[in-house]
Amino acid sequence: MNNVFKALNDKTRRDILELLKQEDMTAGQIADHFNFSKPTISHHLDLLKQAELLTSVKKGQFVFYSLNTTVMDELLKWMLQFTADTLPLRKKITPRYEGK
Amino acid sequence: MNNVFKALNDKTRRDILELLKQEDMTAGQIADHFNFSKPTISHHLDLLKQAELLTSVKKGQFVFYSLNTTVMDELLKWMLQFTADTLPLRKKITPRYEGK
DNA sequence: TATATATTTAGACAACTATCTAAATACAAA
DNA sequence: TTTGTATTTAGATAGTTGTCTAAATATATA
Repeated sequence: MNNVFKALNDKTRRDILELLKQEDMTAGQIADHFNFSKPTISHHLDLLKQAELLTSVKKGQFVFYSLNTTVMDELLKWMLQFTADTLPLRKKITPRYEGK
Repeated sequence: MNNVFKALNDKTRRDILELLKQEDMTAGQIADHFNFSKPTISHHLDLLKQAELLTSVKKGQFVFYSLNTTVMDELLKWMLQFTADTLPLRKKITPRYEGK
């Protein structure tokens, strides 16, 4: 789970995820959308894979990357515990302070 | 939005959020739950505030921190675009490769 | 006022991150 | 086999981050 937050903590990587929403792409096609070197994009793809936000399949010379939605589903679950609908159950113990 | 991902990219800060799910707490009470110095926790609280994941109110010598759920709601919206229910609409263009 | 408590600010430092270029690897095609 | 294309690995570097201690600030109390 740590890896997921780490992977998402970078605008370029989040942009890569948005790109792949549309369609699967090769590493090269992805790199062409950014003004970074290919090794840099390759590194970002690696971090996204470590977080299991992407999967990859090698086909000939090309490596195709695809979104993996299952991790996002987990993240969603984590996040739901903090939403307005879930939280009002908690004790609100901020003391009534009779300020000076 | 960048600040939100940054704030969440640290286990201690995520733990602080979970703590505050139960009840509002002072900076000192929060710090007592961790094996870090108070300045360190103060810094984490600051980052969480910058991301608007927390609000704080000073009462006398004490500073009370509370969860702010509205940002989580936004994050949720961002995340929803990547969930299984939303995504199957996309083109799946991974070519059928007749492997060697 | 003097002292104690709660919290933050400042400054330092080791560890981590994003980026680059150059080189290596893997595969395809001539 | 030689050449070209796609991608990753290695190594370097500047910038960022998490942590600490010491000091500063703000408030409460004796």
